[in-house]
Amino acid sequence: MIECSKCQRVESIMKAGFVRGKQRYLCKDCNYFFTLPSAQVPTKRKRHQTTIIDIARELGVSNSTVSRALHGHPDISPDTKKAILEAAIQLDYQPNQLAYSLVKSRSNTVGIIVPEFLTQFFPNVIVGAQGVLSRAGYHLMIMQSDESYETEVGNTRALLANRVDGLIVSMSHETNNYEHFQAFEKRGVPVVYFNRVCREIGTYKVVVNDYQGAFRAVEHLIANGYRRIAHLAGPRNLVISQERLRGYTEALQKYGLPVLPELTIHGDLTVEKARIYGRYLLELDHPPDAIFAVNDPTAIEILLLARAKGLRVPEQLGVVGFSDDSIAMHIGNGLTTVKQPTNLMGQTAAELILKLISEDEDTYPAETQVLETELIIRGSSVRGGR
Amino acid sequence: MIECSKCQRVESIMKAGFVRGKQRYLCKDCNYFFTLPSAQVPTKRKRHQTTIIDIARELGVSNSTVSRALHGHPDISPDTKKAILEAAIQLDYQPNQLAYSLVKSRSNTVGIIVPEFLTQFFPNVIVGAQGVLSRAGYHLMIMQSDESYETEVGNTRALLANRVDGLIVSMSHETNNYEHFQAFEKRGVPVVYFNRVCREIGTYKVVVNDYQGAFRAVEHLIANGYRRIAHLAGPRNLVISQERLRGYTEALQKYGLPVLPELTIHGDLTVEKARIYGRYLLELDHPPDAIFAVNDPTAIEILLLARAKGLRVPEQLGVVGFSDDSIAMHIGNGLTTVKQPTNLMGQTAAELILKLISEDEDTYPAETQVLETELIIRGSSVRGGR
DNA sequence: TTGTACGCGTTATCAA
DNA sequence: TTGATAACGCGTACAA
Repeated sequence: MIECSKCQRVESIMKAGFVRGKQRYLCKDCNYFFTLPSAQVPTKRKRHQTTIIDIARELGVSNSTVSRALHGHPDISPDTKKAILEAAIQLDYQPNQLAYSLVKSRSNTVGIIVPEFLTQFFPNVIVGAQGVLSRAGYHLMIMQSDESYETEVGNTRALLANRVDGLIVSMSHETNNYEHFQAFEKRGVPVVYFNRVCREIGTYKVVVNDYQGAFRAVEHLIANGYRRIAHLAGPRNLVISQERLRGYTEALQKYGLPVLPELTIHGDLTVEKARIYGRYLLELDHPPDAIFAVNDPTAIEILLLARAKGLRVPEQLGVVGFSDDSIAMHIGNGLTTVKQPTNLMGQTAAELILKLISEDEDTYPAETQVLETELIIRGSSVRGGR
Repeated sequence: MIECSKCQRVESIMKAGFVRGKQRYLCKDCNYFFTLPSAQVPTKRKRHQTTIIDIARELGVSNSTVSRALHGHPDISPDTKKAILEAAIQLDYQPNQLAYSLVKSRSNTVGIIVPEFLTQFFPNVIVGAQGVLSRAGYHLMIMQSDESYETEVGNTRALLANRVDGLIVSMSHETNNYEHFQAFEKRGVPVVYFNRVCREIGTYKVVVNDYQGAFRAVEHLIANGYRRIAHLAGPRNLVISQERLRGYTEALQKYGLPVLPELTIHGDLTVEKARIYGRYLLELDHPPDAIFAVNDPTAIEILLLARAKGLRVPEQLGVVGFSDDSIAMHIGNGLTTVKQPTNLMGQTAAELILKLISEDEDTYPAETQVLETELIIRGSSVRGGR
């Protein structure tokens, strides 16, 4: 059937893999590999995307020349370059980033893992990071852990397998083990932690000044005459919870108010828990006259509970949240809250990771960038003077 | 300096590239390639991730055997398999997805392009899609076009370069040219359009019944006694705008109300435009008594404008939005709105793309999945009877 | 200025 | 059951 293109024999022909979608043959006699011209090859194995080799063949030059032309290397004659670029367009060439990454061992991609997508906070951070990265020619591979440690580990594995050049991460609230992050650093892939950071690991972090934000929020409540201020806190293992709790505590202390253990309850940042613990607080024999909540969804849940119980805000109950979600402005007479610079946080993390990627050595000094918060005062906490 | 490992000569040695980060040499005499044992190689060119070849060498087997062991191929002895798996763990082996994708010409990744990230809508869709895809072993590469045609084209190019196996997309409102999407179909990469689809292109779409949602919303306003109902519409080129407008128009017609051109204004879905056009409507000599807005942010802007002008909602002005953003429940006495099954939309799109990927041929029938909406009635549109 | 010949890490085919 | 070796698409050191 098939005859050798060199010696014309038929009996010594055997199949020998595929070349660019076409069957390749080997003549055992003359030890000659060959493929048949396309007219003779009806069996199109799989669709083939045009590669630099296709361009090279089209123009009768070598693939290195094509590669040089496409990348604007200096040593190339203007004519061949022009011809190659035209052929590339004409053949609808699209570079294969996978092959590129493989040979350069660099993917031009950074990964980001966030715990959730449903509040405004993380999407805003992502938008900030995205802008900086894409301007620098990097892509962002976004993963969400869904507040699950398991999923987070899976995410890190996927990013590692895809050879991201860097990782930006805010941990799930379940996370107590950090091996999956250390795997990156072990491989020389820089990691920037933001927002949900922990003390045990990480040389590069971007956070807001949670302590000060919380301190000012509680100070503000005190200034507005609230004296029995409760705190709906976050999970104990998160630094943001700890710092906000510290701000709450020290503000009370500064103004000589007692720090009552029964007025601090640790939730898990979900609305469901907020409802349960909020109700508990409001139904105490001696209920608080204000609540400082660890985040806005929690604070909003408190507002709804208060409304359901007929409690007047801010007269009978003051409420302050944390984050300035877009709802905060609109709910009731407005929710007082500690605004975080979300977009800036993403930008900062992205800039930091870019620096770490470009530094060949790990000589970049450890760094924790602390961004400032802003207290946004609205209707939920302002009643007359003291 | 360097002597041939075979003939011990020195003069005929030349460098011949690198093997796994180590200098490789060629002895011109005996035509023998070799590398030096690691002790003799101080120059660690670049950090090296452990590969199947490392495992193979460690155990003295071939890389094919290692590959088979790692992928649970049948033809392998339990002993070697066990040894390989242990070595893999011990050497901290992480598979290289890039190399895998290159050889399989399949990335196990689908791309998704959304116009923005700042309303809840798209993040919700993404969460839905993410769940389905990750359960099927696929990753999601998320890009946002920022409502810019330019950026959208860039996004498609990036996804194409990364050889995604499929694309899920909701178009920017600037998009009027569809070549960048056709590029996918030309390469046999399936595309599923959702939400912001267009009539000119696309065989697979997932949308909600915008027409019916709008129709019911306006019908509801009419039932509540509103007679001069305006519509703050979306960009003319988007099908969602057209369909919602059609629902608005036909509902008015059904109940014998005049369709007044001056009461329909096309915006661009931004809050800024909503404010301008909303103000215009409310300051007409003969202003509307109700406004049906193309989305929730727009509707909320109307509510705020009304509040600023001292207009009572719903008595003097009825308002209905579209989407049921999480704010809608909380603002004022609640915003009546047409709820879209966002999560389901993501799931549906993901399931569809998975089907299209697995079907070898393009034999899958064209399909537009229409999901149903639900009218959520709240305080902004209910005043006594008719 | 251009071409040759690898290597990047993996899978698949075929021979042993 | 295992081992060689081509192939995926591209960049590049070195030779020509």
